[in-house]
Amino acid sequence: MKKKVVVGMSGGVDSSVCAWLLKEQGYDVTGATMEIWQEDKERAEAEGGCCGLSAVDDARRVAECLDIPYYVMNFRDVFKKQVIDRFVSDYLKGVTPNPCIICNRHVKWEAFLKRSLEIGADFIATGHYARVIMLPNGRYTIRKAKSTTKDQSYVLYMLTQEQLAHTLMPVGEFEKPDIRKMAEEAGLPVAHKKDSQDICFIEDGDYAGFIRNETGSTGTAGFFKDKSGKVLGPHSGTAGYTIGQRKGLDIALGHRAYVCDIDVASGVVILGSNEDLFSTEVRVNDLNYMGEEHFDENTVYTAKIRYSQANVPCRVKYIDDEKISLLFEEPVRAATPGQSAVLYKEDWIAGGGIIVK
RNA sequence: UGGGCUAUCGCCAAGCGGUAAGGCACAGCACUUUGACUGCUGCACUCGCUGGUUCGAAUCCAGCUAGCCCAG
Repeated sequence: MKKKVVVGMSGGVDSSVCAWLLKEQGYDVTGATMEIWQEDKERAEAEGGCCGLSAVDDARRVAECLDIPYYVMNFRDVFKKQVIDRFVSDYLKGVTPNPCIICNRHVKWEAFLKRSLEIGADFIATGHYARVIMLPNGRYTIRKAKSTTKDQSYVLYMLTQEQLAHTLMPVGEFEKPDIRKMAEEAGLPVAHKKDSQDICFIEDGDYAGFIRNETGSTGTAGFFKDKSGKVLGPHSGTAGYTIGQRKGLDIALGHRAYVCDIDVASGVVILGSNEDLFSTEVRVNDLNYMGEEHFDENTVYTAKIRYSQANVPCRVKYIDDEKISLLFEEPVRAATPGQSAVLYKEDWIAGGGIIVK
């Protein structure tokens, strides 16, 4: 009896090839597209986002091409509640969320996995550049993709053992060019589709505008100040900023200025130099253990503090059972509350959590 | 109202008679399944206004206007 897998198809190249690969490997493949944010009426142009507008049309064409069953699953409610609402409220609280991580956890690996299991699937699969493996200790974990430049393991660190037991990610074994080549050879209609990027539900990239539309606010209005407390000028609301940010401050100080701190209560945004952003200790909570059941304080891990940042060596120090402190040998730049810190051992994820300070 | 100083891109700021540096900001692109960072490109046919001197002025002269400082 073939194992049944439901592939989350975004309409992009990666998830399309994912479905093709699994079919080649002998699985009973079903395709499904998660509708999460777009309005039914909108649908035409636009491409941005992993789950954009043309998603359903393209995914359906690929499914037909592969001759597999195809469904559209509606997860708008859960997406709105878990991802968008939290995204907005986090920004208003002065922290910088990573919605992709939240979406993976609550939408793709809870709602989508649950529904897939309900229709008889053994696994779900996605086109992520990462690999699911089982370690000698019997635990599942995510291993970095073969392609170091496309690796997406970072956004998957919070998956549970149970979820990983039902997950396949065949794309992680290949380089991007290989994926495109396979798409071409398989005759998939999306072989040359542009890669998706940026937050899918904010098409124009105007975060502040999106938050204002959702809540009528862009955070506390107030002033930019330097470390000594000197007022540098007014800003448009604390929700418009993240630690380490330089672009968009719209204030000319004669030298490059970066956001060093955000105080929602007072509306003060502290600006400083790039050097002011480095620290050697980062507090992390909301822990999720993946390859290990518990971190070892005597082991040197490598941590990734922000997407698209290099891994840096560090040690773990427990503050209590639910909070840890990462101690870096070399200072790391712009540790930002709300972002995730992911700990790796070799090339697999030991665990991770949310940065609080 | 007398005396002095200053007026150059959104901000700061070079220039001192030879045909407008630079920094910041901003925009676009690249990179990127988070607005981080970073890189590349662009950004005053014009120098408060009006005249004058000169082959030629943002640079010299005069007047005007505005702002600042000192005196009242």
